[in-house]
Amino acid sequence: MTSRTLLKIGELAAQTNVSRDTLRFYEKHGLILPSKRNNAGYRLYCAEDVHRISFILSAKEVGFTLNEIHQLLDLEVTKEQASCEDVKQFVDAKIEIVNQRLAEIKRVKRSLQALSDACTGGDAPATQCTILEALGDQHPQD
Amino acid sequence: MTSRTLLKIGELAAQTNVSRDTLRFYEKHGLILPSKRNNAGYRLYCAEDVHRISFILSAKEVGFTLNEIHQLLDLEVTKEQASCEDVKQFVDAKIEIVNQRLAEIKRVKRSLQALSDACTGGDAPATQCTILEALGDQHPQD
DNA sequence: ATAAACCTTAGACTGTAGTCTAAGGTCAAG
DNA sequence: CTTGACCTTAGACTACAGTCTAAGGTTTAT
Repeated sequence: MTSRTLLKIGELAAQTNVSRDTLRFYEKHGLILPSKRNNAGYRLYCAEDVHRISFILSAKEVGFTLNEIHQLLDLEVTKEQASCEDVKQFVDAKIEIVNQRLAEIKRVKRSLQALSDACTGGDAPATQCTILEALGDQHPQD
Repeated sequence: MTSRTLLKIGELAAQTNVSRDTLRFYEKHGLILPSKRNNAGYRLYCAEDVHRISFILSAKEVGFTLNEIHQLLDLEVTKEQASCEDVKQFVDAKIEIVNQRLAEIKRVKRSLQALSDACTGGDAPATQCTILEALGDQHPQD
């Protein structure tokens, strides 16, 4: 066993829960590159690629586009090559976005929660079961 | 002034920062319906529609599709008509999704933060400026 | 009364993120 | 030595969420 656990595309797909097609699609868009190919041309991925895909999925849920994720992942290329200031600025801007997203998601969660709470009564027909009304109690400072 | 501040589409667009086209698009998909039309066929919106659009935008940022948002907004239709249990179950399921999204976004934020912190040094060429390495310190319990 | 700024519709077009198909090569098991 | 499960490519197709265009009607200001 000379190759320490290189994964074929189907195996990486199984471990990350994305389709083979999607992995090829990500490759086409520069998000991931298999470590090597075997003689038959099969893609061979290393174990860390599982984390790479996992990061892509997380970042996607945050609302970053594949293009933005590409940039984030590409920061590793800049490594040892330029001062870190550019990287830091870029990343800090992304953190800003994440913080905004976080605030927004909390806002929606609170209004969903208010709606759910208003419904706690059980089988009584609630008089004000709407998100907008729940939200109304809830966005005093715009 | 008989109509208490009814908004034409361009006015609603200006107040909510979405385009007229998008407002018509949302209408076509059942997300919003103008209170009435004037003689010329112009859409006339009421003041609360600003909040409706604002909710749609928030929910979109959370990652809900327009279809899901439609369902959330439609919960008001169910009002006074059935026991609130169905509504509550539906909303609680959405809250579950929001919580997951929240966890995911925090995870990404932590790794971006770790990356930014690693870059704090200034102009020194950082030795490990990659998200994946930052993430590596960071997802011990998968 | 006419120009600019607004509104209407239907339908074509765009970008993002896949997903599927066709036509074929590879590998392990029986 | 063939069957089935895997892999390859290129390219067509899809869903979602707009965005834009064309052709025309309305309103407001001069």
